[in-house]
Amino acid sequence: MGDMIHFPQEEPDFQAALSTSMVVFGFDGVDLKILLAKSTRPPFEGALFLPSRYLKANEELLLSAKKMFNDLFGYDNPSMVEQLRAFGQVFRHPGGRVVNIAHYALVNTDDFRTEEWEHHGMHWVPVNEVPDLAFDHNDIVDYARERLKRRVRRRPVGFDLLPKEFTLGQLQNLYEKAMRKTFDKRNFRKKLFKSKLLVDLEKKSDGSGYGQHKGSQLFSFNDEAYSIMTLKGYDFVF
Amino acid sequence: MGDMIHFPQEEPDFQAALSTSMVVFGFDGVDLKILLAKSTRPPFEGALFLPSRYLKANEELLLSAKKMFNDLFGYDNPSMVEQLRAFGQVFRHPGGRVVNIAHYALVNTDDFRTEEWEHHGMHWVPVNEVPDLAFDHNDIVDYARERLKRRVRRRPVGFDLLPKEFTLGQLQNLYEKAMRKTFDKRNFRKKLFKSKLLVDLEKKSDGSGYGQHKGSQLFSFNDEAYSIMTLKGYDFVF
DNA sequence: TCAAAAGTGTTGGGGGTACACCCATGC
DNA sequence: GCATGGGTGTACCCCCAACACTTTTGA
Repeated sequence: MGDMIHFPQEEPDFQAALSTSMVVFGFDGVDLKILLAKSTRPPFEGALFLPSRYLKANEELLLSAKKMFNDLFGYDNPSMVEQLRAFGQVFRHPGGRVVNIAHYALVNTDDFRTEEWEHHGMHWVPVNEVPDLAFDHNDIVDYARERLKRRVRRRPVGFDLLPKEFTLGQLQNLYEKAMRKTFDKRNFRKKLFKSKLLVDLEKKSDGSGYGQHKGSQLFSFNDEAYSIMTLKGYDFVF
Repeated sequence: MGDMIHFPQEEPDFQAALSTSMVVFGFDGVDLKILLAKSTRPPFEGALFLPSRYLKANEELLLSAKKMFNDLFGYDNPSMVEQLRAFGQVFRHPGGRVVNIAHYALVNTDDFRTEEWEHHGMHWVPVNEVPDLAFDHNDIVDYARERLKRRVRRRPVGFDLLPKEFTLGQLQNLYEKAMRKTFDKRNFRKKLFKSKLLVDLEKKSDGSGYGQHKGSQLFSFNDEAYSIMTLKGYDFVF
């Protein structure tokens, strides 16, 4: 009652801990997946959860998430790590209050340092097959999927997810998985071509890329158009 | 390096404090405003900032924000208090780390308990005239305005902001202020009428409501259509 | 030979956008 | 009478949505 107006004078309660979890969306050419960790030691052996860490009291929120991204993937991805929001309701740690500042990122699954992390139980799981996770991490995943859906609608997203050279089948497949609906092939192509986002590489896939049909046309993104549309946004209405 | 995969075993650092600030958008019939507090005592005398409070270690994030809303307005508004995100970069408290979980809310300015709060320096300021604020509160306001813009685009928002009976001029004015662009009067009306959101009250304003032109038609919202569109969303494309 | 994906055009309808004038009110 | 806002209809054009068949490849 009236507490808040004393804000600058009032004393904060320095007893909470901060953690950050990351929903890493990865595309392998066919499926949209997220990265999960599995605890391999007691007392939480077998528990699945999002890649997470506790923050030191002096760590920046976003920088900490980007550092975690770099640990996992070995490179920086300045644009595609974003905060989702704070989750503080469900997780109760016996030692006290923990608030989780969740983030998400988009990658191509090939970029994951599999060999370095797999013995820690890190692995990809298709977004439609995410099992029960520890803490409130299922809520975080759900929230991230909604955010991704909205993002796909307003900005191009393929650049970080697809291989450098991709087919229209892969692109449509990615959009359908992210937006959880199907599109008419002809209308999808028409819209993409009109957007000037795609560069026709004038060669055909040899079928070696996962999810690529041999003989289908290869494309890459027009960096300039992609940047502009990332900044200005657009409407991908279907 | 590899910290995050020990998450369940690792020890949290219980040294951070949590605060919550609220961007309260209010409409008075003409202007879209936000509520600011002014510190009236040293050592921060004169500093302007968002209504804020520190959280106790056992308080829920959203409930705490809703409680603050109730303190300010004297009623509960379950649907229109939402979390924005966590802000942790700028504010440095001498006592340690503080992370601010910001929220926003929509109200009609008439609902504000002015008499109870004005001697604490609480007052409305038009969104276009927000001065420099303490801490990183300007960042929070900017973020909230972007969120409001997106929300107006996808869901009806007038219900919480407008008086029970309002004119189309007021409604259009509100949408223009929130979305920071102007609309063609005839097209705006056509779109709203088509949406079935409006109920023609079949009476005209006597000009006593602030921002109401005498003689213009009064409307209210169709509760049912409003609820459905709040749940399902739509596209307000202009 | 069979299944799966690639590739390709047209049509109709709905809706976004642009645009101008008269009336009512208050000062 | 002058300024401000209220109220009203039409025409164009773009783009979304629906729709089917042939070809290539691999199993």
